[in-house]
Amino acid sequence: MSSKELEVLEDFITQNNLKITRQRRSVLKAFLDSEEHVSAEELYKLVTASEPKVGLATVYRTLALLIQSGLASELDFGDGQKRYEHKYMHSHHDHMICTECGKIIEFNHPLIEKFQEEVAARNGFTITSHKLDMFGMCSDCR
Amino acid sequence: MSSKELEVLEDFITQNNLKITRQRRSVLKAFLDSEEHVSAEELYKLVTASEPKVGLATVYRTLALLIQSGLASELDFGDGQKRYEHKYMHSHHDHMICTECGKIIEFNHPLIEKFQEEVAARNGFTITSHKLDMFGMCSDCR
DNA sequence: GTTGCTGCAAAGTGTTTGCACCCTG
DNA sequence: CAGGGTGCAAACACTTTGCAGCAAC
Repeated sequence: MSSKELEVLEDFITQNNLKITRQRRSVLKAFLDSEEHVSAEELYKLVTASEPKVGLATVYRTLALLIQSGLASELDFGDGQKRYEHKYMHSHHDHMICTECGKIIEFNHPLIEKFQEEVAARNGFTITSHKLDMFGMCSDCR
Repeated sequence: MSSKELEVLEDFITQNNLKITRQRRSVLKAFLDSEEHVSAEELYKLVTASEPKVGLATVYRTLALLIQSGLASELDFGDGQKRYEHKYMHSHHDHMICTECGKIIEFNHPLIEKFQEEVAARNGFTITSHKLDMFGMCSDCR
């Protein structure tokens, strides 16, 4: 493993006087190998599959690091647990969540973004981030 | 108090063999008097201001009833607690959340909705609900 | 050898549930 | 007076934190 992402993480770590450890590499690796939109628990299972002694707390702590270093971002679909998605080299998009099978389709519609800016401007509001989630049924479940 | 909402709640209650109690009326009243987007804790404080003995559990249980009866809907801005908004006679809208002062501006843009449908259709996805939250700074905080 | 990192368990947060008593219909 | 409703406290699910030992630099 010698990905671009590992470099980003190592840069962030060294720039902040932190340390590169086996656990951090493991969590990053599992995160990169994972589906988009993993939960902490899922990631924990993935990590412990190859590194049984890693604790759940370390997964959470490393996820925080990934978020700070810009490699991951936090999602909340309102189901009681946070999810994490790849952010590096992965541009902004929104989500369609199938409430039947859990499948998540990502999409981006430039005009929707444009009209968002427009509404915001009309209200004197400056957008720093947004999220659009659509819930429903995917083609397989209909 | 003899609002339309009370009627809706009483209809729902009687149609389901449930009972109208002083606590339920209190929670509904506090909910109707509250700001949009109350959290359970906030609502609990409002209720106990006039009815000190009401428990937090009752607030949660009554909120569930309000949701089932169509008077309230649940929101999640990803800050770790759920919020509840008035739904009766209050049509669909999205939110701009000021991350500085917490102010919430509601808006609705028909074209955004239209393009959402369009993207969904293009992916064979049937939308049952959606939410669009924009985070940033309101005019007062800029 | 410092200083930060880890695993573990304990503490926290927001929400839900079990239970004995209470009250509505 | 029967059955649901309530307050209280305990249980929950997810996440964070304190601490003593451990490992990276």
